[in-house]
Amino acid sequence: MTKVRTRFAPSPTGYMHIGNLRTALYEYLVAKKEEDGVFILRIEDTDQGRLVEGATDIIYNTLKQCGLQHDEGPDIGGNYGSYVQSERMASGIYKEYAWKLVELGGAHVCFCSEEDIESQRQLASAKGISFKYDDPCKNLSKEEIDARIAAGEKYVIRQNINPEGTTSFDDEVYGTITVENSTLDEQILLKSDGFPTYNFANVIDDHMMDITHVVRGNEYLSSTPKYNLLYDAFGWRKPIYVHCPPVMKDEHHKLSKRNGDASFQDLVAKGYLPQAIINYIALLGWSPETDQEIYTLDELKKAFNVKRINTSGAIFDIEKLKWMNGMYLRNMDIDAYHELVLPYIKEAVKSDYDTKQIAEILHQRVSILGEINEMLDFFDTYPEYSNDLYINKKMKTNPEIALTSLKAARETLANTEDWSQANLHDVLMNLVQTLGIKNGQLLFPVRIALTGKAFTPGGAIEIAAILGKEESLKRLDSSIAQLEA
RNA sequence: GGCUCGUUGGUGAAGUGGCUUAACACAGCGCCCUUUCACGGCGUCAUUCACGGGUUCGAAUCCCGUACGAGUCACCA
Repeated sequence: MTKVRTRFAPSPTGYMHIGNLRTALYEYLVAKKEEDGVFILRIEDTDQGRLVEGATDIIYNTLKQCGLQHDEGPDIGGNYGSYVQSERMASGIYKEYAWKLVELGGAHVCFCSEEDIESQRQLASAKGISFKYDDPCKNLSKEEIDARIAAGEKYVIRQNINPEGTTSFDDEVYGTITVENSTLDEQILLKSDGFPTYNFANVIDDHMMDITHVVRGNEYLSSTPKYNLLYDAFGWRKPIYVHCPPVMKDEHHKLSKRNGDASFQDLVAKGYLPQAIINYIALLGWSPETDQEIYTLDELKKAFNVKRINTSGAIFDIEKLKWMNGMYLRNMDIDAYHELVLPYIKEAVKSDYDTKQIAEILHQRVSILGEINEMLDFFDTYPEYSNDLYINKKMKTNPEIALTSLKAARETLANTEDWSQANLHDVLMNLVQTLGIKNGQLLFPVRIALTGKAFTPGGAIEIAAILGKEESLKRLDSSIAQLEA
């Protein structure tokens, strides 16, 4: 049994989008499901016009953040280098293989002009008939070809496809797919500038790198027969294909960078955790055998199975990701959580409060780190608020009750020295007893008075403990004055 | 237009001929818990699997057709 080898082959053209990341994930999982599987990173940078500065680093960083560590790649090397397509091209391998294919009868030289073919194509499409180029150069003699090339004429190398019969292949996800050879285009393999086309370079690279499983989007489903014909012409072993359904933005559109749809880094910037994103997208288009939904990468390696990849597109649902992210956040131990949210707390709260205590009140309430700033705004800025906030039917409070409760609380708290949360709890609960009212009739107004907000992370006692005695009393006084006015 | 693929609830989906009067999860709704919001708990949410035929004692599951959707048909990747 040969080792499983998969490859992630992105073009460094900007941010990493979700569909791309999911493909990388599946490629990683297919390899890592096996003990000795190898996951390779290959950079496809032959389209110089589309290159974006720094994009390669984004790819490295994203894989690192997600834990999808590759075993071979431009940055770490390996026995199948180079792992950068432009460098491979410089060595002339594609041209070499293209000519080899001509010798083997799998391709031919073509001198036809691009404009000429294009106009024929336009004509056909105007008439509404399907177009397939029937290349007259196929009949050129070897002598003529040599002479024209020697004369400096531009040429391309085109694949030869026998229009008789059918070609089929077995896809791990979609099953057996068969197409009529007559519908297959004799695609260009080597361009007139000597560069390989993507399709050709892919086949050559995958073969040279011993890729055993090709995992990619299902947009390649219909061109796969052409790839296979190439492998056959060379006499090479074909890889196992795993075509994945698309990740959709809505019913009709794929998630794409063009539409400004969220990229991995956008999500991270908003406060989603890489592990949660990975966990969520694993479930977009694949389902495990059990009901388990929360998976570590290691658990995913064990549970993953290409046979359970779906065939229809899956809509990316940010709501479910949000829930899952919240699960990850809530399941963290408090120290790790504190460390994680510290930058967000520091950003939201400049005053000198205990960040550990703030982290504690946030812990079970935050789904996305980006929400933190707004949740904590009342610490630095005591907002203007309406006395209507004191009206709460369920708590049985209103401004009148609030005024009484606040005055009593203010007096009691003024005499309280031990400002620990535990003691504040005891003191205020005793006060509830003494006053003979419901918990909410005291604590609800106090919380509003301390924060000026209808919704806050944490209740009256927790917030009072964080604010400290001086600030708490100040806010109570201000609220009492507002109620008496 | 040709070819390829797809179609289970608002979303992700389980389901591969009887255990399904369709699991689980998110969202929604309702209730409970509760010092707000959240968290947590409970309940509810497809009599029906795009539609129409057929096979079968029996179909979401097999076959055929129709509709709709997506992908692909570049000297782009």
